[in-house]
Amino acid sequence: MATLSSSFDLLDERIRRWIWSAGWSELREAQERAIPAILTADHDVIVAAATAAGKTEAAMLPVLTNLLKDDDGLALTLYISPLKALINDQFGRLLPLCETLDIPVWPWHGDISSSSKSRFLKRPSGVLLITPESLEAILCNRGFSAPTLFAGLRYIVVDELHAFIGSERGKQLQSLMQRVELAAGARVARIGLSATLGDMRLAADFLRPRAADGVETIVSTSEGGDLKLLIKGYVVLAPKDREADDADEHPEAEAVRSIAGHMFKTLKGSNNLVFPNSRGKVEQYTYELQKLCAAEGMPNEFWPHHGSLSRELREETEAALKSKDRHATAVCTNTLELGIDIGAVKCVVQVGPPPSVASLRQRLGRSGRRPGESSILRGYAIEQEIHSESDLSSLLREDLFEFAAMTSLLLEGWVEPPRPRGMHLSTLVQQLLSLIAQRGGMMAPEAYRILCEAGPFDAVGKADFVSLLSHLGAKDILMQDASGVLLHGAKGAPLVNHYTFYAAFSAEEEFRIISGTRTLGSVPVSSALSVGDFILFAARTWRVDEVDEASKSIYVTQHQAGRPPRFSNGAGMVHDKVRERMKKLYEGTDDTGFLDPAAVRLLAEGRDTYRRYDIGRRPLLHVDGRALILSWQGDARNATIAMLLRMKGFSVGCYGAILTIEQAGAELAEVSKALQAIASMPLPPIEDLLANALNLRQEKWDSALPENLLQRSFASQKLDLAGAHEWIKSQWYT
DNA sequence: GACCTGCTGCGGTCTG
Repeated sequence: MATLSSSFDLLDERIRRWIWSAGWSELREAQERAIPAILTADHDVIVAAATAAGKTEAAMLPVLTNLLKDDDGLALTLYISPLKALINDQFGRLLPLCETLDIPVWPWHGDISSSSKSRFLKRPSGVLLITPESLEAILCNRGFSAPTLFAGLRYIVVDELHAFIGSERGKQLQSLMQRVELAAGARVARIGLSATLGDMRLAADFLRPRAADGVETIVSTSEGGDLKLLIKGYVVLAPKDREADDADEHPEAEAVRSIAGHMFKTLKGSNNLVFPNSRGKVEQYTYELQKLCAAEGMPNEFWPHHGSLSRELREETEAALKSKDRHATAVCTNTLELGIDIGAVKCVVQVGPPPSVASLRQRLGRSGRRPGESSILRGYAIEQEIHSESDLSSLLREDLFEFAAMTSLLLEGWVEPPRPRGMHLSTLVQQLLSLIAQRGGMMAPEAYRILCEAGPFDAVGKADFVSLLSHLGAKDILMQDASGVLLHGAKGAPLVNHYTFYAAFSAEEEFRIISGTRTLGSVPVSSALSVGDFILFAARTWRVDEVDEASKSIYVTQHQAGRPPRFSNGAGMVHDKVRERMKKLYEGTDDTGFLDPAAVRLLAEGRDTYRRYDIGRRPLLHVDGRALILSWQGDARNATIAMLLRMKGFSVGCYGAILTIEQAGAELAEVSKALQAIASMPLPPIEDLLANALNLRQEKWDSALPENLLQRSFASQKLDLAGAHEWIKSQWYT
């Protein structure tokens, strides 16, 4: 094996033999560099590559080599994954190798039998593949044995690190790593497997807060083949222009049909992924594409995949993608964005602008993964036919510009950096309750030290922590015994002792949709279906026959028509840099090189509107009797500008790039005066800014927070006060 | 007009 390198020689002899028998001719570049870095287990490492290829092996081959050096066979590695499906995948891949090495591998999540779990607990060694929620449960319920369980811990490997950063689950994960290390009584090497992010320093700071300098970052430079890219422009009739002659037909049905027709021609006979950005659209496109297959008398090639479909139906789609003897295209939401293995995909289709550049990049990484193949992205930019009542957003062709801006940033290699600061008080409440369960009680100063001073909640000061504790005490969630030990209160104990406690994020209650004996999936309670409704679900149309409130079940039978149910849920936020790039595109003259002729026409129309309204020079303008603000700042800043104006008595709507002053006839002079006043005053305190704001309680334990901490936690995660103020000053400071 | 993810322990009964 002459081509194998010095890194190869560092691996255990049994692993080298396994690699040899698997027929690998060489190690990939990321593996070469990761092996010596990880082998010593004396520092943290991030392995970053755009595609999943070889990342797991890059981490696990040196990890296993290290475990084999252990004489008493008690060494342990934690592998933490965001998805159960990924754990099952990895288990299947690791098992054959680990069996030859006599290293036990333990999958551990909600679907794993308790007998397998108790076998691990008897002899906690080898590789434990686990979700953050299951790890939370272990610490919470087996706190006293945690030091024994983790005594042999050598590594904590976090897969899909980027998927955790910035979210409630990410904060929880950071806290869990800290608590596991404390239980083990030693600093443990943390290994992060990540997509390449623009600023890897932020990922390093996430993996080891306050000591990012010690994290070695290995970014794969061999990013594979080239990228083929085309965005097609599509002009469709505005829904209001259509004859409303078919009550069962969903709005935009015609647009979906015409785009589905084009997709069908370009995608049939190959494997592809289509991302239309919402579950409702997944249903519509899959339905139309399946009808086209049937009309041609060919077997179906189009399958739906989203989070509300039952596990069984999603697995059917995954099996179709993996199958070697037929072609399959999945129409999906970001359920197929993360790393479960779905085989080779020829082309990725993005319908409408993606939620973020990072997401577009991740989606694109799903195609062209075979050597010599290029990644192919086909985009559809959909705009409405202009009519007398078209709004400014349509006239500006806003979606096309957003799509083009994100694409051009992608081509430059830029992706949104994660938003790492933020108080995350909801998750702090969970971690505090869980830590108390783990230790059977806890003194307040120690809890503060573990979670905030030495832990991940370092944006929370001592005074805030104390006021949080006293509020939790007043709400009977916490209590203090005579010696000052913190314990669960009358309201806190049942919270912690329920299985829903372990997840850091909240989820809406749902109804199951059942046809005969088969569960098709679920819809949120808020979407309230009633008997006689016609729905489109799992790419078929149904009539609702019965709604059983008690068992939260909706019974359906096949019907000829229907429209998708409403799945309300928030989406991501557009970054400042994307809006900045949109502005640049409006002011530019070139065709970008990735737009088809129809899209180039839309580009020209948007630029024409931009010039006609003189938007480049005037961020504040009057259109059809309404005052509008176009700041070209991201959603966090726009939301903050809106809040600041609301303080001055305006009611402001925030849709995409455009802020709308809702008061009909509001004079520009009035708005301008208010903005001038904001520019010349210091930033108002958050309690004033959010005094009248509703719906701030969005995260799981927000209801346990006192008002002022809730407001500050919300602002730290969702607003950009300094940035918004800077922008207003740059325009209105005199 | 709008994504995704996850979940214990215990006591009961039945089967090999």
